Amino acid sequence: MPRPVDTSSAGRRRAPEARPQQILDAAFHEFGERGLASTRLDDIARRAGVAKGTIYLYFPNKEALFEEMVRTTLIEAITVAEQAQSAYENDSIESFIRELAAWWWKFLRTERVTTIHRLALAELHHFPELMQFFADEVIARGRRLVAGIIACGVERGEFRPIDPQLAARMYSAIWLTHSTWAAGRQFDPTLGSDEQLLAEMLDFYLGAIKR
Amino acid sequence: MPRPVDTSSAGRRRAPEARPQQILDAAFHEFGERGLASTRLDDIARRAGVAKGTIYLYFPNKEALFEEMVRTTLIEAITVAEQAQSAYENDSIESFIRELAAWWWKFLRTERVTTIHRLALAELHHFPELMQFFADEVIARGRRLVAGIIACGVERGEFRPIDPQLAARMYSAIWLTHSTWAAGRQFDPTLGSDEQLLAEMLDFYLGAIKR
Amino acid sequence: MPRPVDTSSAGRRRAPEARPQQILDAAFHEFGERGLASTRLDDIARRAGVAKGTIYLYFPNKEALFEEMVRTTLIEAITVAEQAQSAYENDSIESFIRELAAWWWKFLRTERVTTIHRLALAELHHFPELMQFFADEVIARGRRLVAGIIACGVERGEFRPIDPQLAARMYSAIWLTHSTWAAGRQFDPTLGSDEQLLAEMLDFYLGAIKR
Amino acid sequence: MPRPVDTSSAGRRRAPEARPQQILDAAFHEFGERGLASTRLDDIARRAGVAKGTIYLYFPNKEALFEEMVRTTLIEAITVAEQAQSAYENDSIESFIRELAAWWWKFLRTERVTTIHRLALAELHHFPELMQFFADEVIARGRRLVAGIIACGVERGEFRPIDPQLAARMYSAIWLTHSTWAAGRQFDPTLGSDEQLLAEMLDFYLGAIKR
DNA sequence: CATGAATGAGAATTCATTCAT
DNA sequence: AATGAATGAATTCTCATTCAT
Repeated sequence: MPRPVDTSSAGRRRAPEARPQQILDAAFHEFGERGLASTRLDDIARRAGVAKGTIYLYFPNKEALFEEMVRTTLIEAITVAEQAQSAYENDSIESFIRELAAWWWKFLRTERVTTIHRLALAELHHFPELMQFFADEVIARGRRLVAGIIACGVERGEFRPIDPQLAARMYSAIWLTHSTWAAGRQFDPTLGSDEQLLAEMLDFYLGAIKR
Repeated sequence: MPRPVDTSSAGRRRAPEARPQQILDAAFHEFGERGLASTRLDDIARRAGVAKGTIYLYFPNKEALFEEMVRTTLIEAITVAEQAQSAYENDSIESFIRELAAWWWKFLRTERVTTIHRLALAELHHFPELMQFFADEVIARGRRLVAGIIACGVERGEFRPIDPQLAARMYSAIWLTHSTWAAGRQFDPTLGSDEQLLAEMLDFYLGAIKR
Repeated sequence: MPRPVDTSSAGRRRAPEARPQQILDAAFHEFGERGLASTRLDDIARRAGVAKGTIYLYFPNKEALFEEMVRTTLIEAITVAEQAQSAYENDSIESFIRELAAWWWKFLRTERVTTIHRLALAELHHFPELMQFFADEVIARGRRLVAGIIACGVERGEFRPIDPQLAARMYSAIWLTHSTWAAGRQFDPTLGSDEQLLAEMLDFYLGAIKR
Repeated sequence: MPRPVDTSSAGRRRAPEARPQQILDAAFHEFGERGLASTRLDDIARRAGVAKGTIYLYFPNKEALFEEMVRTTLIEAITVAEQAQSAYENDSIESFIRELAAWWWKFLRTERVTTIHRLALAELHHFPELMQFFADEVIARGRRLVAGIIACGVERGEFRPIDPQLAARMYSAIWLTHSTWAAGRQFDPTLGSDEQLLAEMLDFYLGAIKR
């Protein structure tokens, strides 16, 4: 039986309702830095400023913590996608795509998304439902959004008669990969700035689908 | 003429010079299945048909084993790239790109490469020199090869005046991403067969660069 | 006239003076099911319908709770013994022993006593004063009672001149062991019903001491 | 990944085939002293003079260790019973019972058996198959042996026509309980020496079954 | 009185690494 | 060269106990 401990310092009960988020934030940081397997709960606890046991009050185990962390971030991604969709204005399709692409690119280059992207690539593999969730709610949804826009452009005669699904896939492929590369710029000095990359991608992509 | 050696069975003490490769093969299998952290040296030893201690005769530790495993696979990738380059024939550039793309796509869809790709995405992060090696010897080199071909096509007037480096990057982005997706087809049932995907990629890509 | 209080439901804040008993009852149930070490205070609290901290208002720690629980049950045992003693009537000694034995047997087969017996055997070891208390106030006292009766029977010439202390010990040995066995009847299908067992014990025991 | 450790001292590989028994002996001691739940594997390892991990080379977990320990002791008990049976000589039944009882009593008063007896009473509960094993191979078997002897005595007219099974049960009850009590003599100073107790039990028991 | 969130010492279990044989 | 028994640091998860509210 554990012996009583002096816990008089370190004020307890600071904003208890913030605890889960506090822990998730810490987890985000640590997982992002070391990956799932090498991150110790101790580290997360220390960074969150809580005791190790506290984590278990809110998450049944390490993996659940990871899952929740990913889930909330993915949900943020969906939210952004939806806002982008609803911001749709009646302009030329090309200019809309440019706008959307810029938005999306900025989002992808966010630290949080960079982290989650790497984690997802690395570990989502071991979490089939999360993977499915990601595939359905983020990838498919985003693709549907882009496909809708492309279809519209094709209809209007702005773009050549390309399969919108295919075009959407190419869009994802280009943007996602460049995001990864941009995150590891140190390893590839030939890469231009984020703005340049965006311009290049837009150029290439629009060139491929415009009439 | 040297006789081929049977390394398939866990034959003891036969062909001692094959030991390292035997171990690497086993490591490949196990790492590919469980990732770096969750793979136990015991498993690798068992699969390689050697004792755990034997691994340490050839590799100083688990990570070195992983590094070596990745390194040899990457070198295989380079070799393939070089063969592709040397297979260069005096045909139309488009047809050469089609040929190269098919070759490359087939290689990417190889189990070994699928595995290494996933591992690389997941863990290369922790091995900066490996990452650099990968960036320099595989990515850059492959890109140079493609860029050279594109430049040639531009020169000949087959392609529009696009930056060859950029075009090469797009090429990689599209092929690599599709390879990842194709490996997780279960999560995205809208994806066509490998052949269809290849055709679609070629269509899109050539459409973007052809005059 | 005081109104009875409903403590069956987990009613909050009602009948605060019943709190300790409420907790002890819960402890009884949980300790009986899982033993001392594997019972979590959380479980006891939940079953008692109080918060975990509340337990500490009444008991300084888990072991004290266990002690108190055992103590009260043992005291109940003493009380029963005393009632038996005071119920002493001027009949034949044999018939009195039969009556007492039946009473005692019924008490031993009680769930509460079965539980306490198992717990005592298992853990009393670690609580020397409890063990002493048990030895003095239950075993010795019960033995004295039986010895007195036997002595009386010997005096009257009903029984053969046996050492009353010894006879009392044999009495305890037989009844206690059979109680344990009866509690684990599943493991010994040759055992008869409780009534049969009682009859057999009485037969054997009286046969051993009667003239 | 754990760091390498200096293990140059503390000679490894001392009599490797003795390891399991060495560990079991240590487990015996520690479990006997503290019970299953409160015994730490660390303690067992320390007492066995091996590292904690070594235990896991031979036993999958703590409970398996306990089981094996109990099992081997119970098997020892069976062996003793069998030897007793085979030592059966053609003398008077009473003298044989006296001999057997003495033997059995000595065995029961053994430290190893005292320990196992307490443990069994305390924890066997949580190990149904062990309990069944105990019931079948020790209790039932011993009982059968005794019952056979009693039956023989009844046949010969040495004993009164008592049910041999019942008599065997009473025999067990008396001997086992007295063994427990003798082990806790400190709590009951009225108890005589082991020899006295044996004589008393024999007296009482034979008095109950003799003609 | 009562609560229950927070604590952190512990304990079981794992596994990379060593080294006597 | 090869073995595999042995090691023990490291890590996850548990739960008795405390204390601010």
